Amino acid sequence: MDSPEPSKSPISSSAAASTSSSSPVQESPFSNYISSLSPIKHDKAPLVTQAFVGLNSPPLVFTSPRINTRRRPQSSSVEVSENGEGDKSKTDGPGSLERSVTVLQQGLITDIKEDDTKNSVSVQPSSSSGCVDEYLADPVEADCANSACTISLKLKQSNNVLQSSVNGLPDSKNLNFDDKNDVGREVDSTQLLSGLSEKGLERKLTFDVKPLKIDNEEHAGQRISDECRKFEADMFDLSSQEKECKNLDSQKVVEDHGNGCDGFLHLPPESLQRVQAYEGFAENVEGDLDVPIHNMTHDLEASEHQRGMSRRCLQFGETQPETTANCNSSSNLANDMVTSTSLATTSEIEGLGSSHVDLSATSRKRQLVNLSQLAINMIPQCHVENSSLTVYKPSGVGLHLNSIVNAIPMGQGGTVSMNLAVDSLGIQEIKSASIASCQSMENMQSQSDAFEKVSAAPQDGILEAKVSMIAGSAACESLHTVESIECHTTLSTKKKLSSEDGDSNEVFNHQSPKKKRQKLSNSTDGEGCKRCNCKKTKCLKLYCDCFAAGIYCDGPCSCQGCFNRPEYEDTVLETRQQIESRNPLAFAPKIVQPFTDFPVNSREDGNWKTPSSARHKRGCNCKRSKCLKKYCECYQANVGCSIGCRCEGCKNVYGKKEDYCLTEEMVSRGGGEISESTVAAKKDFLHSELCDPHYLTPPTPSFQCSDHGKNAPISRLPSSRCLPSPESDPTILSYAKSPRTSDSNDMLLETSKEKLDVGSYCEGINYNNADVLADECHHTPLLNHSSIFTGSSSSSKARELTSLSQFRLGPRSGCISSGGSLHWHRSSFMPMSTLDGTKKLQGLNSDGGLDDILEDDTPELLKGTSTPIKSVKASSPNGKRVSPPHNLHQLRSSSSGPLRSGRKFILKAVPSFPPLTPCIDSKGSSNQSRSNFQENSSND
DNA sequence: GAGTTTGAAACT
DNA sequence: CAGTTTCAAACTC
Repeated sequence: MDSPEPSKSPISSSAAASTSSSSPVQESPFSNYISSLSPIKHDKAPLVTQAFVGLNSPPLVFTSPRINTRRRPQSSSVEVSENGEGDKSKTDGPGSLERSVTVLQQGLITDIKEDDTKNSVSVQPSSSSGCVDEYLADPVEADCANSACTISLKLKQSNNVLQSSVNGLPDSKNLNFDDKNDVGREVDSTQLLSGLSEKGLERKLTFDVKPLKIDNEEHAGQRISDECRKFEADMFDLSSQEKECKNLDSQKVVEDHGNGCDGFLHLPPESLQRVQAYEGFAENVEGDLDVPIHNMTHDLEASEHQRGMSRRCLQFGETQPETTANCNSSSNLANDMVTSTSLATTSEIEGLGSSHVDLSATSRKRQLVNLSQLAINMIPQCHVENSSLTVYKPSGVGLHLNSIVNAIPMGQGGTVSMNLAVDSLGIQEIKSASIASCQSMENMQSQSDAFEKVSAAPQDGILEAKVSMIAGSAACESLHTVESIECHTTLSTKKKLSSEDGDSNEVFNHQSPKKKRQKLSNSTDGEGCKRCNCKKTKCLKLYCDCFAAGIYCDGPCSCQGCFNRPEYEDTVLETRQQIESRNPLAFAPKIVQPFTDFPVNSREDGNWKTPSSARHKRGCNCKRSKCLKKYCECYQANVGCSIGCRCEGCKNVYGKKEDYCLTEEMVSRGGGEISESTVAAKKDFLHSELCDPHYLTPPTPSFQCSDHGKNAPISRLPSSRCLPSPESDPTILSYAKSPRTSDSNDMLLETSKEKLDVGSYCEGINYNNADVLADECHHTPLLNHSSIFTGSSSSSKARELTSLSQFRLGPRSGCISSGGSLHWHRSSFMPMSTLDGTKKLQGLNSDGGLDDILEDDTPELLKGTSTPIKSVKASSPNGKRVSPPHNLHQLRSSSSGPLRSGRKFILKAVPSFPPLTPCIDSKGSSNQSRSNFQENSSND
């Protein structure tokens, strides 16, 4: 593991095993392209892009990426070899390109035929495994290219506009569209379908060649742009088109390099659906949420099962998709190449600036698209004929949400996810997906899996709404999230930037660590990308942030002897598997869901960000930094310390452990086990405030939103979090305690992530409330989920799980439990996006606040939870201060199953709890207590 | 830029 | 499981 063999990947030689190696490759004009090809670089730079597809899902993450055996063994190996040289060949001249093209075409044609036939039939040819793998493989980077391909295919299948192309309008829209989407492959497929092989071939050639040409020339870009434009005019909005175009271009490039044929061929059947969805999504993003969304949702739902399968494969997914397309042998490299190439091509093209229409401009759109895709992927596939088998590629953002999340402003991502989740379970999944996009794809995958069971077929309307929500949110808010996504897809953008100078990777690598750090910090802050500086671990251990985040090292990294590169995918996967075998949660997001974007809650200074409900999975162990420096993982993640933390003298600005514990204690006590006067008082207080009959309902986002600024200090209050505080939730604890398999853990993590996402989302706003809500929410629905988690776990793991489960439970429970959950998401989401949270907060703060929240989207459950949350928050702050943290733990342990309900009830009951804690004291009323709470926290 | 500090990860 | 070592990031000078 530690010393992966550079020789593994054929590419490796070219790619240069170590970081240094990258430079040589880059030198050639293709070097950039190649470098771009490597998903890793891109990913990192862009944030998400590099993320290992599977990484996010802790459990699945390393699942060995499966190559799609089902199709084309041929291309991959050839492609790979070609790829290495392909770039050069491309640069060298059209001749080489033509060769590659022809080869690709051949492969494509054959493949396409099959695919096409399948597609035409509308039956998804892609078998579960193969298809899934493919989709999975695509995850992030692949998403762009693959998405395009898939999209085109889907379009064909869908009979929609695309059909026209099939019918005999190869060139016009269809062809153009295909070209754009899939670049060469799709076109081929379409041609095959339509019987226009020649034209298609030509186009393919043109497209395929383009990438190459693009490198050398701008003409290709122009062509593409032209086609894209046409396509846009015909089919979709510019944004969607542009995205597609980019994707197509990238794909083309990829194909050229690595015989993208396989990838294309594989993708088609399902891809078409996706394409539709994608398109629809894109449209939605722009403002229209239409039919396509429904399809997508259905497809997504249908694919969920597959997804579960695929996720694992995906984990490193980025490569997988391509690999699936490609043959197994060199598939990995080829995949990487393809993905990277696609990205690179896009970037390059953009850098050329000429051709691609608005690639840069489209980046956002793309991001949105990616998000949408992710969401789609996330969406359970309920229906669908087409999608029956279709596996949605996991958006593949391999990056762990943690890294991404951190980087991405929580609010944005969170909002998006929230929106998705709002509608229904299916929606929830979507949310999770969206969230995942923000956080990590893995989470989303896990969520989707978890939700598969639930997989209530999302209503079309709901789905649409979700989609629209997502799109809108993404567009409006989640630029950052989009950016993160872009990182995957639009490495090109970064590359563009970098390309200008040369290879960004090299540049970054050469940069001094400090500079890099600064950049990284900047990037992380803004984008979430991380760069490492590993010297001894070869970036194959968790010491490496990149590796830990599930992303490949890229340009910004200054690591030495890095094996965390696409070229060494196998090694990376193996290493990951090993690590996961030891700790299934090793790659799980460390942070459940931090919301950083919330309006800065400045306590006093205003510097404080609102403490997100998110918490560190394992907690920190700080002893000297007092959790006030980045040494502290909690602090670094902008999340408050929690019970899981073993820190000493915690002064975490985002939330002190003590506060958290107190809040949890409050909750747990409320649960009934711990019947302390304080708890009772709190419960009463909560009760009075919330008045909610529905504790179950997750905390309404509104609360969170509203409270953010103020709550930030409160953030600690775990209760308020979406996540049910582990302590508070006996169920959670039980789960954690209960033995669980690694898989279960993963599942939990994923689910928790989802929940967390949701919760965090809420939390971001009002973590405090969120916690409470989560607890409540979890009580009902969560329990079921928890059962899933059942498994043995070490204490530490259990802790993590519990924490995770808590987070998840909160949101999820809401979702699962009923529409309410969805509503909850929705509400939460809405506030986030709209910033209505402040209003809600106000309302919450005020007695009427609860009502407002309830009025929001939150359905019954939500309302109930929301209110409790409020109360909780108010109480929690007080409670925190009042009760020592250690008590909380005890309470947790003490509290048992009944706690859930108990908590909720307790919370309700606790109206104004007597001033157990000084915080509470300041203001007797719940509202006051809230405000006080915040203030108190600030005081802390 | 070099060196120190810090805490997580890995190892025993 | 606990203690120690290793590691890389964060921080300081």
